Amino acid sequence: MGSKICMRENCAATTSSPEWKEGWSLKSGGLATLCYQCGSAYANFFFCETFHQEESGWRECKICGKQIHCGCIASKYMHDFLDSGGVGCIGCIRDLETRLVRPVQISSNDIPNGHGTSMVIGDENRVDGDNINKAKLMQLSKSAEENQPNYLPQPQNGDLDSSNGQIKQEENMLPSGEDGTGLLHLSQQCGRSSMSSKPDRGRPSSGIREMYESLAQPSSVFSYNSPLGMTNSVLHFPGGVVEGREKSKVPPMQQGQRARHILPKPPKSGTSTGSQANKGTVSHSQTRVARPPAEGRGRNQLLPRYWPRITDQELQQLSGDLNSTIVPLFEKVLSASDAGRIGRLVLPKACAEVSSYILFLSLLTSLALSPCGSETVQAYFPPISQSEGIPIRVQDIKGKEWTFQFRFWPNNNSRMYVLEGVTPCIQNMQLQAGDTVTFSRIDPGGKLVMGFRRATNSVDMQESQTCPLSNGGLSGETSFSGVSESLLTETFGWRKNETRGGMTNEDLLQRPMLISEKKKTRNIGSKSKRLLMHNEDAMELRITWEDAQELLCPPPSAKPTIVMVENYEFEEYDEPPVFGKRTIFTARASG
DNA sequence: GGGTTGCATGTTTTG
DNA sequence: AAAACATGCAACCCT
Repeated sequence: MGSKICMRENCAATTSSPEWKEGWSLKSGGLATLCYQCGSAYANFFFCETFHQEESGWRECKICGKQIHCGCIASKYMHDFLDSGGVGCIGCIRDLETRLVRPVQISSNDIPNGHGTSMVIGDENRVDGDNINKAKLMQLSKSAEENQPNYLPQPQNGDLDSSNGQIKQEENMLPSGEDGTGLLHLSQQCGRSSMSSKPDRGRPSSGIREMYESLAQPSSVFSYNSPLGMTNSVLHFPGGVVEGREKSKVPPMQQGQRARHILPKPPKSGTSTGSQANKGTVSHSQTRVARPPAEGRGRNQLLPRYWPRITDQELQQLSGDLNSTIVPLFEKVLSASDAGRIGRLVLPKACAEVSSYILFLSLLTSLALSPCGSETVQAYFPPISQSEGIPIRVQDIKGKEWTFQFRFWPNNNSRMYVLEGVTPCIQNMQLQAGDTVTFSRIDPGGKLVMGFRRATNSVDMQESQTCPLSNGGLSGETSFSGVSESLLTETFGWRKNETRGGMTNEDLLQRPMLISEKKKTRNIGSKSKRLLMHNEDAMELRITWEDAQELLCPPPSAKPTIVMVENYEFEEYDEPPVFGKRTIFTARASG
């Protein structure tokens, strides 16, 4: 470590770096050695923005408008030249090419005012123009230059509103390089767009970019208190066509990230959804992009729905404020049983287990298998061989430490991994089914980061719940409290004989409350339906304690006995209360 | 009697 | 079809 020198020009950090990272490929073979700071910027795709933002060589992707730095080794593989001139993000180019390769038609019935042509979507629901072919790709890039945005259906033409035209966000991010890292890298870079602080970069006046932008409004978004704004211009089309299966059935919040791609119900007046939209707390400029995990086996195998969706700016800010790097690992939408009273959070297998294939690869490449080494093939949790598993300690936003039992049990010929004892933590964070927990790691140190995001539709109601948590967080957390990617975890500091069950000292005090709440969180719904209550529906059922009290009226005839408890007056009735809403009497002027 | 644990089973998703 | 996952449920444990 001591003899290394950072290969970023003008950096040349030597022994000062706590950790060394790998950068770009060198002509001489191998990878560039970067100090921690530079390596982190490279790994998180803001190398150019960070280190030579003011240098010349920035150009605009003709397709998405993202600023690309063309004069730098770090961005060398991140752009390509268009036949018609100009440059494009590799991600954009590949994406368009991909759609040419896999067109599938859907009925024109699906597209009101579809001009008699069928919308062409990818076989995985990509939105495309009218039978785009290779020639049109050429035109496409031309049109971008000429600002003629008509090769892809516009929302107003194809009525490509929220009921049509969705693209799987993940698809755009899928790696297509041999090792799955090439495009992955590039796609993320593409998704970074205006992370650059230069405000007017990456803003093509019109053209294809507008089309994408017009389509890229999130169908369902998470709200962030954070005022941070950023643009991810990655080509995704949330809010559009729901994929075939989803068109006919829209299981609320059930299928992980998919739920977010599903067209939300029309906002009810006064509901959070509507107000959310009005507030614009999450705009296009804060589009959440699924990131393949930056490293580890998840990069190769983790299902896209578990890809963390922290925004670049959140990442950058977190990394900066904490003077460290946050490596998003995975996230999971809580199922009813995850959030239920059993206190078992089912972990995606790919996050918990190193497959034999990966092991094989790691052997081939002589990589050591290490529980938390950042440069190795790894699962996000330490390998366990005993069903009882091991306790792992987690620290939350308040510095509170939780201990979960990471364990598994046999399931068919496989294993099912769970974190046990999460109930106190979940309750502490006031999470419920449909909310998302995120796991990241903080480097250096390899600490796990566990955060959460609340589901969209209950944001308004939950804001009040969130505030105490957010505001009570670490000072560094406050500015991005709503980001919620913020449980800094003391990972893998497991202790063998620690009590299982995610209890902290504070929780021992809270325990009576937790126990009583357990009954409230009992799972509802039958197995056959497996419905997680849609948050919006749930809102209709949720009432505050005050609301509930309003519904309870003393029997009209009963007279209360006044009881003083700690200087508070309580009315005691012999009769049971009457259930009903308080009556409001009104009188007209006429009487 | 109620809670917990360990596993089984049904459903959904993926390839 | 296989794998992954959500949840049901019986056996056991605790109060």
